[in-house]
Order: sequence, then C-alpha cells, then structure tokens
Amino acid sequence: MPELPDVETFRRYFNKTSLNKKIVKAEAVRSRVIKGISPQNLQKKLKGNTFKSTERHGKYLIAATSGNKFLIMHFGMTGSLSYFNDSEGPMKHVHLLLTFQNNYKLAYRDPRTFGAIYFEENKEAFLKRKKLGPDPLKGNYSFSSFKKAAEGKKETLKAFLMDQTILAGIGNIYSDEILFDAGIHPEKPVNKLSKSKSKELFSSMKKVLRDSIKYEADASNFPDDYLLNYRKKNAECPKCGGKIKKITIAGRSSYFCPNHQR
DNA sequence: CCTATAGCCTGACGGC
DNA sequence: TGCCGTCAGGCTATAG
Repeated sequence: MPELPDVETFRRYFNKTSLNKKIVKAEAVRSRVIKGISPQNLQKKLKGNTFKSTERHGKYLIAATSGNKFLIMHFGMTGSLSYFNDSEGPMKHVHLLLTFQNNYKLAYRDPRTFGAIYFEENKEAFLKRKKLGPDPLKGNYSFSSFKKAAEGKKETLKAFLMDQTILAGIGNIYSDEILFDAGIHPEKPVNKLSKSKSKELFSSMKKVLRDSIKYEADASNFPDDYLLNYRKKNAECPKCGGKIKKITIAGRSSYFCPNHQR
C-alpha cells in the first residue's frame, strides 16, 4: 500500500495521535526492520522524548523528536501505524511499540518486513544518502524540473515515474493511476513523449497524488474513474469501456487500458 | 554509465 | 475443507 498518498495519510494519523505526548516506554520488539541502530539503543533514544513535528519525503515519514533527532519510517509493502489502548488487545507483526503518558500506544507494524526504521541526527544527510529525488508535492515542484529530469531518458514512462532518485514517492499503483489518467501507454519511452503530452502527464501526476491524499489512499473512497478498483485482467475500463490489460514492466505488474492509453 | 533480474519475507487468494 | 502454487502496492545488490 504505502506510496506517497498512503504515507501522507500515515503522517496525518501520526500528527493526530502521537505529537506532544511523552514517550514513557519504547519497545523495539523485533529488529529486522530497524536499521543502523540496535533495538536497545533505539529504545533508549526514544524514551522520555516527545515528537514535535512530522514531514514526509516521498515514501518516508520523518518525525522530529524533542531531542532534535529524527525517527524515520519507511513502510515497505505492508507497513502501517496503529494507535490504540490496551483494551484493544495485542497486535501482530509489531516492530516498534511506543507507550505514551496517557497509556495509549503507537505501533509500527509490518508483516512482510520490507519496511525500515531509522534514527538519524540529520535528515538532509539521510535523504542524500538514499539518493532520493524531489517529492512531487513539495516545494512547488515545477514542470520545467520535470522536463529536465526526463531529458534524454530512453526507459519506459512507468519505470521513470517509479524511479525514486528522479521523483520520490510514486510506486507501482500510482504510476499506473497517473498514466491511466493522462491516457498514456505505460511502455512509452520517456523521450518519445510530445511536449503537450508531457504537460498532461505532469498535471495528472499532481492531480492524482493530491486527490488520492484527499481520499486517504483508501480504495473504498476512490471515485469510479480511477483505475484502482479495476486492477484485474479483463475488467472493463471505467473511463472508456475498453478491456483492462495486465503486463509486466520493469518487473512489476502493470494494469492499463489499451483503448485510451496509447 | 544503464537496464534487468533475483532475493528478501509473510499472508491472501484461487484452483483443484 | 484443505493443500499448493502464485502473487503482492519496495528496494537493494549484483550481473551483464
């Protein structure tokens, strides 16, 4: 699930539940997803702190602590956050469990353990180390930057949109969704796109990402002209009635409508 | 440099 | 109902 709109939804959830509350206990339950710091050390660093603010970059959620350090979370394919109290019972697949002064807990969960948790002194250095490109919804990301990034690229648009070093935040689902909205074939080479089509792609990108955040990245909230609920072979295209096709691009299963995406 | 592929894990789903 | 194979929305390391 967790691409840019999902992570932004987690961020808002985190803000609503977990800011400005003292962490009285930190349990790093399993260590696989905790990177660059030992679970014991992470527990020590978090205990007694509060979270002061959050930001997101691409698929990363960055929470600033009162100690001016950063808890940085990536949600892999199956990561999520749950805020709950003890009456709601034990939870499975918890990797980091924080207990606040009000006795509520925040759990970072991830069954498939492809996610990652970091604790960093310097968030800019972290983003640099990860070689992340700009976040398309931050800092007024412009068409001219987009065009410049696309210059001379021969790869498919699908691969281009998912490349985190070019743009941070778009994954398999939303790259499909953006191309579906713009009416462009996912295998079209980047350098074969006309200027007007590339403008359309750019505006579809912003629109799809922004609107998906409004829908809280929840499939049940999406309007019917989105591809999301039609990601099945031979489904009927909700835009034009064509037959949805499934192909593999850059190792990922991609759904599109050959009738209106060319 | 660039592109393609395997592998990391667990759970859900469809077919028999 | 149960078992088994396949697939899953990410990322990295490695090979060519």
